[in-house]
Amino acid sequence: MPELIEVESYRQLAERTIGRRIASVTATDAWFLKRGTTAEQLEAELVGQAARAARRRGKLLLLDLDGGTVLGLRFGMTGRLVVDGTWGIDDLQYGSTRDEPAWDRFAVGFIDGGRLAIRDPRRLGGVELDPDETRLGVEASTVTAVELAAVLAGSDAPLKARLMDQQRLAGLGNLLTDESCWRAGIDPARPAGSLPEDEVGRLAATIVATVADLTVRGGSHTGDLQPGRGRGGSCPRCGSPLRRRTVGGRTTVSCPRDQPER
DNA sequence: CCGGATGTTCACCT
DNA sequence: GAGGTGAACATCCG
Repeated sequence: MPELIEVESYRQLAERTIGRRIASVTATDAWFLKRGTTAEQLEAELVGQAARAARRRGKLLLLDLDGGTVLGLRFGMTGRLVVDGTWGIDDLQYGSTRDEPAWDRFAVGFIDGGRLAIRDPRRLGGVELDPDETRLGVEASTVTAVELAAVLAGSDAPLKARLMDQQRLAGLGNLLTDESCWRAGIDPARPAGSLPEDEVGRLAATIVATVADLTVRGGSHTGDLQPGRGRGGSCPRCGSPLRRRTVGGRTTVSCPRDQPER
């Protein structure tokens, strides 16, 4: 998916739907409806309404409807937002090269004839009414040193696990986390709570800068580390062979020389 | 054929 | 309670 960068692009795309009245809801895939949300509820809460705002929190896209209901959209790894036939960032590395309308797992039609849909081959995303936004932590794209210190404090978990814990820090996924740790020169496997203040500050600034940079470049997959993610890659900075291992349950790429274990 | 891939949730261990 | 692991979802790619 979509990490924060891609969802922000989806949010901007979703702004095109603001003020347009919803005429119909297609929610035939029960698997895609999360946390007790039903097709009947979606029908009842959405039809006749129009979005007043399109917001984003971490990787969650939120449409505030004028009746007060909030529609939450998630994209998993492979979901894409389609509005009136147009994509947001259109370059998902694992998105299929094919494009099957059958992969539309959820859609709303507007009275003007337009349409908003989530097209998701693997069905990893989902839809939820009035999602609990308190389940998401501080926004990664603007995280401060003080905020990050609170996220990491007192934890023995690997740094990477904490950075990807959406309840504490919202928005980073596997690629952005590896890229940020690499740019900051910090080993993602170090215990989160063990980082001294100067490294926490450097990491916070690096995360913000990395998100901004990769946004300009065009997505989470445009990092400097990306070409080396496969086996046999080398560090773009020092040329050392990159290390590939599992940290925090995800495949993790780092430079043993530039990101020392301690 | 097999493994792994920008994610989340849940059950089940330690 | 805190972490860790594996499953589930379904498709593509090497």
